[in-house]
Amino acid sequence: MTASEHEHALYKKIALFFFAYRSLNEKPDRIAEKYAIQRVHHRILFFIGHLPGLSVNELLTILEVTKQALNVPLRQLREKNYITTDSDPHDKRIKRLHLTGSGSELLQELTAVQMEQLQAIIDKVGASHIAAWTKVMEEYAEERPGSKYLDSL
Amino acid sequence: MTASEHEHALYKKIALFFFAYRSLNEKPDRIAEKYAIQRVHHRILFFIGHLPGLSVNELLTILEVTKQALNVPLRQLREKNYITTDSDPHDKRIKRLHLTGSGSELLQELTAVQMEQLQAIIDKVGASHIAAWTKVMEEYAEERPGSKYLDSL
DNA sequence: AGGAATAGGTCAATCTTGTTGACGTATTCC
DNA sequence: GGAATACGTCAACAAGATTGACCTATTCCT
Repeated sequence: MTASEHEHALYKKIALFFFAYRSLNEKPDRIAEKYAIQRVHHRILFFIGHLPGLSVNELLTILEVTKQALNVPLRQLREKNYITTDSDPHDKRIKRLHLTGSGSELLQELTAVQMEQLQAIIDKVGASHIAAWTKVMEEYAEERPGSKYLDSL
Repeated sequence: MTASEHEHALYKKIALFFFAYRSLNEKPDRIAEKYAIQRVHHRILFFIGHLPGLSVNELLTILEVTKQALNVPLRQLREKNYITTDSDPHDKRIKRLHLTGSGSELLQELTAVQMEQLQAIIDKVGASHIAAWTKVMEEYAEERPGSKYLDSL
C-alpha cells in the first residue's frame, strides 16, 4: 500500500465515525422528543442509570460540560420526576443522584433501541469483530476523564 | 454469560461510543478555533476535500442538515477563500464545490491530528483489529444516506 | 412555447445547547 | 474561624440548528 492509499484508508475511517455516531443517536433522539427531553437528558439518565449514587461533580467529569450547562437539564429531570437526589451521609455537600421508577422506564426505552441496533450488528459481523471494535473504542476513550467510570458501568 | 451480563456489556459499548467520539473531535475543534471556524466548517471541508466537485445537494445529503443550516458556513468558507464554486457545464443550476489551496492546507492541518491519533491506535492494537472495527462502523454507517459516497471518498 | 420541477440562495423567527462570569449558600477541612 | 469544596442560579451571549416563506435561474416535460 502506498502512503497515499494508506492516508485514504484512514480518511474513510474518520468519515465512518461521523456516520456511525449519527446512526447511534438517531432513534433515541426521536424517542426523547416524545417526552419533550433532549440528548443531554438521555446522557444524564444513561450514566446515573448504571452509576447510581453518582455525584453532580462526577457527572460533570463524565459529560465534560460546565455545571451551568448541566444544571438546567438536571433540574428538568427532577421536575419531571425522572431522577431524585439525596445528600451523602458522610458529606452533606454532595448530592447523590438516582433514577426514579419512571426514570428507569424512560432510560430503558431510550437504550433499548441502541442495544437492539448493536445486537443486530453483532449478530451480523460476529462476536470476535465486536471484541476488536471494543478494543479500538477503548483506546479512543482512554483520554477522556470520564473513562475511569467505565469499569463500574 | 447471563442476559443481564450481556446487557451490561452492550451498555458499556454505547458509553464507549460517546467517549470515543469526543476524543475524535477534541483536537480538530481546538485547531478550528484558531481559524475562527467551527466543526461544521471542518465537516464541509472534509467531504469537499475528498469529493471534489460535490454539489450543494449532495453535501446536504451527506451532512443531513437543511440547506439553511448549510448555507451560512458555506458562505463563510467562500468569503474566507477556503472553497470555490463553479457551475456544472451540463447543468448550470448545479454548483460544484472545490477547495482552494489554503482550503486544502487548512483541511490538512485539521485532519492530520485525527489521522495521527488513529494511526497511534492502529500501531497499538494491530491492523486486524482495525479491519474488524471498520466492518462494525460500516454497518452503523450503512443506514445513512451519505454512506453511498464512502467508496469514492 | 410554457408550466412544473429542480438547484440554489436568503430573510426571519425561534430553539437548544453550550459558554463565561459573577454571586450565594451550605458544609467540611484545617 | 477562614479557606476550600459542592452545588445552585442569574445574566449575557454565541453557535448551530430548525421551520416557513419567498426569490432567481435553469432544465425537464408535454
